[in-house]
Amino acid sequence: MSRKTNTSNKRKRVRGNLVKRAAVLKAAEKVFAQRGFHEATISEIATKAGVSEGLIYEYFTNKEALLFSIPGEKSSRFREENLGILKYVDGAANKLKILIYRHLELFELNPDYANITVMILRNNRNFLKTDEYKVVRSSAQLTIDVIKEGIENGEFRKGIDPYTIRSIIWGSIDSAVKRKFLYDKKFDLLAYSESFIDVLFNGILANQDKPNLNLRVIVEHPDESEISDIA
Amino acid sequence: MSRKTNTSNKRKRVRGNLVKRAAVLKAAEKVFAQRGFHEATISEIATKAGVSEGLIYEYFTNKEALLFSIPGEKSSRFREENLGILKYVDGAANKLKILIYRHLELFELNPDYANITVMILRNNRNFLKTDEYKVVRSSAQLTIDVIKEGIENGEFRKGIDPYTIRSIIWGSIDSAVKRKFLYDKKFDLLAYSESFIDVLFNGILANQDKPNLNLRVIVEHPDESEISDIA
Amino acid sequence: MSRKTNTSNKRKRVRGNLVKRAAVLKAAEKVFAQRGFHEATISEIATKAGVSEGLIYEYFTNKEALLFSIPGEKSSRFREENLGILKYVDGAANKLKILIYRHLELFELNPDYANITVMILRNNRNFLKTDEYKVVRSSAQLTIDVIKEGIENGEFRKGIDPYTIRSIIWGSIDSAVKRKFLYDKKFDLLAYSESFIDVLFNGILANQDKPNLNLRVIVEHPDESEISDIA
Amino acid sequence: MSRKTNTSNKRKRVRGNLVKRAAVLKAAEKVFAQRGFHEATISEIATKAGVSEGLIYEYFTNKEALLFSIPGEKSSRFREENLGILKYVDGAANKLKILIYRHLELFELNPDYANITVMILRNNRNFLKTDEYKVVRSSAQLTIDVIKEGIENGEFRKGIDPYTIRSIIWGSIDSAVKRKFLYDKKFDLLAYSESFIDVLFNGILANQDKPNLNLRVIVEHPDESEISDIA
DNA sequence: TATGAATGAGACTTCATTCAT
DNA sequence: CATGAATGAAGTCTCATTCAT
Repeated sequence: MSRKTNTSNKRKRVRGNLVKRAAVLKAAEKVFAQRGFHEATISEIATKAGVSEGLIYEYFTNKEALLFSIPGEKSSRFREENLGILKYVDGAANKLKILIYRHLELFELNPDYANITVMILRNNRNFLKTDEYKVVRSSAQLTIDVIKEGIENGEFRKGIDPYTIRSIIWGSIDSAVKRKFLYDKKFDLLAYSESFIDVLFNGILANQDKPNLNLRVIVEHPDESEISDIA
Repeated sequence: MSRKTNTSNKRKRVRGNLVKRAAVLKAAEKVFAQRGFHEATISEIATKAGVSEGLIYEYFTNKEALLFSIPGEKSSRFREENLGILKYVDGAANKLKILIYRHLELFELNPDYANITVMILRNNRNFLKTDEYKVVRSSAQLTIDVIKEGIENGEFRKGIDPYTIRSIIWGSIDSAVKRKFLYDKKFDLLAYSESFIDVLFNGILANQDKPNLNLRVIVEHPDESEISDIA
Repeated sequence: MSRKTNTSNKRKRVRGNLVKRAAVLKAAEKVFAQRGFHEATISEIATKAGVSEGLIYEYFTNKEALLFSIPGEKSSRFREENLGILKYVDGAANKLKILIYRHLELFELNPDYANITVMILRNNRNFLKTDEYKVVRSSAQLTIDVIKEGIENGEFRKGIDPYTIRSIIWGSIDSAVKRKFLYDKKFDLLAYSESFIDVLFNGILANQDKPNLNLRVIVEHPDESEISDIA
Repeated sequence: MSRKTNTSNKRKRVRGNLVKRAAVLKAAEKVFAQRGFHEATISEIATKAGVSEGLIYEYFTNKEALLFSIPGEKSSRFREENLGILKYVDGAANKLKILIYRHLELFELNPDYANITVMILRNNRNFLKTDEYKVVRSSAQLTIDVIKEGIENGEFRKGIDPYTIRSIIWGSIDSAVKRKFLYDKKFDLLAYSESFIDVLFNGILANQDKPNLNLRVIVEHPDESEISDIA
């Protein structure tokens, strides 16, 4: 960061030319996604935005602040839409499926946004201190709430830890996105959502052991430890 | 100029002082983990290794090559040990559990290595071209093989996609590791492995949709907690 | 790393402050001439130009490009002036004399330029790929054309090879310039031009084979010293 | 030069393994010719010579001293052979032709030597302070002596300046050699010698103007300056 | 004698950031 | 509001030269 001492007594133009500000953000999104944070240059962003380098610093404190501003309203709009949708959905399982689907859809529809989120922001400690990050937090909280709801109403198993679940969900999604970008794969995130949801909801173990289990339990009085091994 | 054009006249210490080379790698691991790739400086690595900056370039082509050399034998030893262990394990489920556990244990025991792997290498396209990466690939292949084995022998459900599973496993682990580093959490990866394996194997859904199970409950009066363990 | 990989995101001041650009070129000319290419440092050039090191790279891609930019308009102006002058000169011999004289005069009047041209650029393969070099080529072609003209109109001997002649001319001039710089001689290039032209035009052999000349000497009793002056 | 302070209290191994010393020189000749002085590395020379880098500094003070040692006995042997040959040759013209031919032959037969001499040493002021350079000087003196001899015995024209002649000869040869190396031309230096000698000896002017000159002088008492213009 | 590991000075180059206009 | 020229800190990397072994 700070090549020069960042005196930080900025004005942070609140009004200003909103159009140009948006152009800068759009250009930045493209360039950061294409090059990564360190490889991206303000110069290229300025050129692509049709704006001078200096002007960028009227709108954003520095390069990192510009990066952090990219998720912006996209994130919060995403969250609000989710809230709106969930109101009309019954059942935690359905809600969770929708959240997952929406998440993947968001990334599928906004590849640059996905790239920046997953490849850059997700590795940046400073982002955690940001206001932008709060939106992410609340989106995450939403997921937690849904999971808890499912546990409480019996849709989901009692023992599971909501935070583990969320970590799995987000981690898996990130992993899929990363694969898509690193390998330049024409990876269909939406298609992925189905098989992912299937595994998340049902696990990978085959069910044939469940009827057997009944039998076995009845006839053989199986040793408990064996069972837990299988599980 | 001539600093750049580097047709062929390199030196590249072939044998050299293995001790110092190791010291450099160790220092690099620490510094890269602490600062990230771009924020780390050769100067700091050299100082920490008790070595001149120049010497680093006797052992490693450049900063990135140094980074890529860090996983080194740790990765391949890890993989070989896994192979050795799996030979004595029966059942794909058991094997997969072990792989997951070992993976998390590796990261728990080697936080710097984990940091570099998850936070840096996982985002670097150039790493994919590396020989080091081949080891990662083969470790990944091992996981795929085990999953396929489980599907074939009926332990795992027929419909699941091995690659989806692996993506979930690695993504979830990465996600956990990331949380640990980003939030400076004293996050116990090993503890996490249990709840993660539970979800991965059994899913999150409660068993109301599995009539067989109900039957069993009726007949045997099984303890609920046990069921949730199994499911 | 990223310092090297320089895919496309350059800035390269197109217009910029022409005054400073010129100052850099002037300083570079002095420093390169004084120290040679490798011994010259950007730092010294920047200081002498009253400019920061960084700014130099706004105007010139790198050190070598800066070097190659020095001949610049001096070379092309020189060539154009030559073309202008030659239009008013009759006879290939006269034209060739003028070209030689002008060449030496150019070097006499611009010692740093001469130094760089003869001592540095003339040994640099990369310079041959330059646009600047094209000007040199066309100046060289001009010489060839004049020589050919002289052969065709009978002023010059039939058998001579224009390229040999040009090679002699340029080589001799370079050699003289080199002597001047290597020995720090107050060598008068213009004075040299006379004796060089004499030899080039008349050769070194005495005129025993040219009876006519003898005749002149006999009839007019010319003062010996005068003759040698003329010759 | 001097990367490190050159304490210069060397032993300069006079005896030592002459074979290895020669191997170093041979390798240096190749590498310097191929890469140029600054682009050549001691490391590559050492490798090519089958010797350690350190050993090179037992034989030669530093990189530049190594460079300066390359001409070595080749130059002095060349000069001595010339002396031997000239003894059996009558006439300064013949002698000069032989010197020119021999010079070009030397370069034709020893391209690396030629390259180093013309492209590197000829631009290096420090070389002038060398003992090796004295051999060059005396070779040059030989040429001067022959030219003077020719002037005195009437073979060459009275007015010509021996130093101008020598400058032309050496400059032209250098120019031819340079062309050969810069353009990678399969330039036949020996063939060049013929046309060069022709021009040097006979000049380029056609002879028809000589009778005219006589006439004009006799009849018109021409103004001296005009004559010199023509000549 | 010979090695080659180690040094370290220093060169080039990049680019975020500022500020005069 | 806007520009973009200018800065300068900082970083990577090279390689001649030394010296302990």
